[in-house]
Amino acid sequence: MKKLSIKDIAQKAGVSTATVSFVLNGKAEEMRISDTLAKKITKLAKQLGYQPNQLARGLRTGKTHTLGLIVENISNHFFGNLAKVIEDEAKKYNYKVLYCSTENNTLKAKELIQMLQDRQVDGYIITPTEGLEGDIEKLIAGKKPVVLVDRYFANLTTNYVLVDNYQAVFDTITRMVGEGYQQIGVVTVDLAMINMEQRMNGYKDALKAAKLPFRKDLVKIIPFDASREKALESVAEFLDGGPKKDAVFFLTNYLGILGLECLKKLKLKVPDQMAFVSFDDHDIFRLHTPSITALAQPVEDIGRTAMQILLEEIKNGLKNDAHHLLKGELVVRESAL
Amino acid sequence: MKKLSIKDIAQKAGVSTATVSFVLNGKAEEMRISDTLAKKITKLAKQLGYQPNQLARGLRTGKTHTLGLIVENISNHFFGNLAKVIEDEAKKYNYKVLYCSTENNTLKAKELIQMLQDRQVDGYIITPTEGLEGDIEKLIAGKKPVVLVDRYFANLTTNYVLVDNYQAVFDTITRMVGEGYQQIGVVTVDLAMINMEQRMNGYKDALKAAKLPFRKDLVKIIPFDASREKALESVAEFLDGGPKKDAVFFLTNYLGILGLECLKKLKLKVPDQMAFVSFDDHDIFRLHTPSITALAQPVEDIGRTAMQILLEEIKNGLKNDAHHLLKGELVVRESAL
DNA sequence: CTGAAAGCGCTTACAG
DNA sequence: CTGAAAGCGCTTACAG
Repeated sequence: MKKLSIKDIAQKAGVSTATVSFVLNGKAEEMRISDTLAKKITKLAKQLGYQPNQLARGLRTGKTHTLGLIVENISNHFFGNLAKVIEDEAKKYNYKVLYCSTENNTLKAKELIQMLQDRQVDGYIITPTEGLEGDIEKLIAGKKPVVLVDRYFANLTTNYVLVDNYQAVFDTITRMVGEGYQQIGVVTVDLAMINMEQRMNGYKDALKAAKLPFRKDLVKIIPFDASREKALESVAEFLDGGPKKDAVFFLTNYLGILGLECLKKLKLKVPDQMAFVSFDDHDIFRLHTPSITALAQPVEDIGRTAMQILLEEIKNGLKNDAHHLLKGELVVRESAL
Repeated sequence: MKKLSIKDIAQKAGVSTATVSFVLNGKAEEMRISDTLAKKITKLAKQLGYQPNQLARGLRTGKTHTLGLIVENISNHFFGNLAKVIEDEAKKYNYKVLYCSTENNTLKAKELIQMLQDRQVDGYIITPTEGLEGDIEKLIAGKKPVVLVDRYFANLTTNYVLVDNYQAVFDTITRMVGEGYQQIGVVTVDLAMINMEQRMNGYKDALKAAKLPFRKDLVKIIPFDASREKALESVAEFLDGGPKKDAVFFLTNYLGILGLECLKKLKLKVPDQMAFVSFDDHDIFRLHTPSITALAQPVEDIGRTAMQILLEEIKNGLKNDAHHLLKGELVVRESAL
């Protein structure tokens, strides 16, 4: 079962390895290799089940046909779906994907980038963490195509593609105010990433546009590294006590789900006592009773667009000027609006 | 920004590349290289930020420190979690993971194995599809460590680790019968994979043990490739019409979720009109109203065990005799028991 | 039309 | 104690 190499094929065909390589890489014509010979070699290779060693090829050409995808957590619903889209898209163009999860840990993210570099991936799709600017700059300086997804750095010239967080939240809040909600609470996480900031800004600006005051006591910030129990407790406390709220907006996926758990515990009636909206859609929101109004991200579109940019740059060199803010979709269900 | 190689380090240190390689691979002592020199080289490498090219190393040593993980679908809850566990575990031992999804398509699975082979991965964790026996045999014949997860082939000598499907279902059904349920319906998928067969056998044997008849009209089989709408319709029809059922057991994750959607549409009262149990646990089941009794798989344990076996074989050679059937855990909630 | 040879960046017997 | 050299499996100028 020894893996056979180009040498074996060459020997059996009675030609040099160079000739075999040319034929197998579709350069037979270019190299003016006789048709008969080319056919013979192709047939032989197929017969013997020859498969080129990608490591050797990569070493020689500097191209590995492998992409690196760094997400926050592959087991998270949003990122799992994103990964799937990217995998499918990559497959179409004959690329493979190396995934990894940062868990929003900068150190881990740095290590992952290093690892992907060592493995010579041809391009990167990265969900950055705080403090990753330098590493990303270096990648770009090294002429490696990079596309950031889900978030980006305002002070860094990079490609990025994500949902238009600001507009999505702005529109939703505006609509809620239009429906008569006056005290809209918001639950968010303490990550200093631009996507969360923009969601928060969307909230603030929508209030301002509606001439409603921005009240700090209507904002609950949960630490990203809080334990599940601790986070649950904080959210429950916020929903149950504090100033009166006629609606709550959860600025991210997992907090919304946490919110649902609290509802159950507190026996809060949604939407009668309080309307409920979450960023990111999820099967849970659709199937919950009452079903939950959610701001869905265009995952497919994000993944596909990111891949397009990446492949384009791999082919034609870096540009770093692709900035895509894709439209979110408000899915109205029973819990609000 | 040219990547620097071992040659550059050697030059700057005024030694041969061999010496550098020895030092950097911790063989300084073994090769009796002077402590002073070793330290100098280590320091220099660190200073210059040298990172070995893994492609070259892989080509030379035949080891890539990369593992291949083939799952059904990375965006599926169970497999996403499994992937995360395996990623974390791999990281501990300094391995990277190449994931891919088969979507239960044999042709795709074959291609994926080929791709992973071309990339010279050191070992495989595979969720097999029907008809993959030959490919897996070849891998093993080629001395590559392979661990099957979630399912296996009865007629193939391989390592495998999965939940004890038979026992889990047998125990659950037995318990349900004990609680007085007499007409327990079951919804399953038409995949001829051993895991599904064993779940079905658990159901049949539990009925037999309880001296209840096995009735074909209490079994609904949904084609794996049915569209979402079609599947929904079939399940709804089964829940709503047909013979009277006092309980329904969904033999897999995604069918259980489909079942929940039907409940909503049909306005069925669970558990009053019908008890509801699903294989695989999920946030949805926990948060649903009523909350859903589910048979949870020990995902962490499955992932960890698979990795242990794989690493062991990578280190000490193939054995192919690890057979692990891990215990499932019945999580009793409001919908049944 | 085709072959001999260099080289990608490593590791590892072998020789001294 | 350390270096020169071969070789992993490819691709690609170069020469004829």
